[in-house]
Amino acid sequence: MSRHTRQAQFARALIELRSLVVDGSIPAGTRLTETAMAERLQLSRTPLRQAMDRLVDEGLLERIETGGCRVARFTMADILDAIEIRGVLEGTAARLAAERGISAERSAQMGDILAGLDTAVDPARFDFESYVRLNDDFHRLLPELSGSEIVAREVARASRLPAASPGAFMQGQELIPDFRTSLTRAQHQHRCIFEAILAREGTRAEALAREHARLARMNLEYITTQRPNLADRVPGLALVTE
Amino acid sequence: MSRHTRQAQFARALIELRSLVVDGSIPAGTRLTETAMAERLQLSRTPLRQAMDRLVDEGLLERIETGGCRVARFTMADILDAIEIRGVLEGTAARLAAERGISAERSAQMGDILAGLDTAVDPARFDFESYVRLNDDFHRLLPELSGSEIVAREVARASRLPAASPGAFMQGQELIPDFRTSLTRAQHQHRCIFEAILAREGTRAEALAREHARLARMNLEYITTQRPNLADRVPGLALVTE
DNA sequence: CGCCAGAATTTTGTATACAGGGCACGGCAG
DNA sequence: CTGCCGTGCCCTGTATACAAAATTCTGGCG
Repeated sequence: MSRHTRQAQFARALIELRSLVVDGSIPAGTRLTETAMAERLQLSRTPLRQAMDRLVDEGLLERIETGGCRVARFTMADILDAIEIRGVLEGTAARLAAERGISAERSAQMGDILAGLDTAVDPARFDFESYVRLNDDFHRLLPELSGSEIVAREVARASRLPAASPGAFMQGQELIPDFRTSLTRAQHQHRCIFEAILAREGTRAEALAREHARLARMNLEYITTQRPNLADRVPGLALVTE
Repeated sequence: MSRHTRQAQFARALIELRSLVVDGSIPAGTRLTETAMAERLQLSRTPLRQAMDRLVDEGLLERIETGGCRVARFTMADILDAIEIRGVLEGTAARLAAERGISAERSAQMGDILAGLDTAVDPARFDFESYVRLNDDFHRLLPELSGSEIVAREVARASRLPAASPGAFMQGQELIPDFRTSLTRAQHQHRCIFEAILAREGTRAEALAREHARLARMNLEYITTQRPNLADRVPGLALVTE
């Protein structure tokens, strides 16, 4: 395997190890030995160690005092808290965007995304794929509207917490019928958040963005109570023990 | 240098390199070469690289596309945003603590800290050293009151952003006279936050904690406008350009 | 005199070697 | 039979070796 891109082995280690952890291939609590994992992923310990450090930072692994690390365990409360934090930070980004104002260019970008989402949730030409992609775009652009690198980075970081990302519950076609009305509601919230930002209503923008994140909480509760067999479709949910 | 503690070289690399960066010994924008720095700190590239990765994550260094990294540059706006984020997250911790309630044990702990702070700011027996230490304790305990590992971790992370930590402006004895009234005000806010938590007033607790973080902003503005020659006493402020 | 090409050198990314410490297993004593 | 200790294996942390990429320097050409 040659080095076509910068840090190819490290990138591969990070992606593959993260996959193994979030999809439950390696059960929560398992101790990871560097040598065995390096063997399994066909690379040396150096980039693997780097990847493990990173995953510890992301919260997917936890370090053992004596050395090495193990797959982290989460409670449902942890997931809810992670969603709460993402909501709080997205809310802050929305509030700052409203308070400081946004550029015409970004406003136009956001307008396009929202128009696309309107189409995607239109019952006549409902398009789940598009929705997922555009929803992602929305949540990637929103932090940038704050105009702050620092804020954007922290929102992105919070979105990496297990099962806290805006698209975490958008896997699996099986759930489309269940979520269809939820998506319409979500899109309405998208529009309201953007309007509040344009109207310079900081407090309202913040509250709306927080409430929007609660949709993820509702989806989580819906899945675990109504469709428990689909729970392992949500990345990170495999790590939940109680 | 023997390995008495776990990861001794890495810990040393992290501490020493971070010091060099935050106190301005290595100017913002400087490219760091691993070999030179390893030589300078008298250790091998492996633990040094680990430390650099960590500092990139903390935001003190930034990676160069081509490889390696350089000391990050900050604007004053970045520092203010970092303080804002810390305030928002501390506010969330306070709100959750109020909403969920706290244990008698932690309540007692917090009571002790606040009593100590009352003594420290008492004009009769004013004690700056004690204040700094107890203020630190307050800000370490507050996130834990939320009862959430995840929230506590994210608050701690936000406090590591350059010049955003609660004690960032508590260096340097020279400023004691200037800050004396400010400390009294801060302690009053500490008390109010705790009372709001005990009274289960989540919104008020959140707002107060946010406002409390604004004190750091005021201190920053005071130092830069009134005492610019003391600016380099504040860790991280050396990285601010323009 | 400036600019570009190519070689030398530096620097990173990855692999591997090595040493110290922890943990497990087995033997020995009570 | 059970508990404690010793020994050996394995695992981590650190150092170092090596190759590919990048940067710098130099010499030649326009």
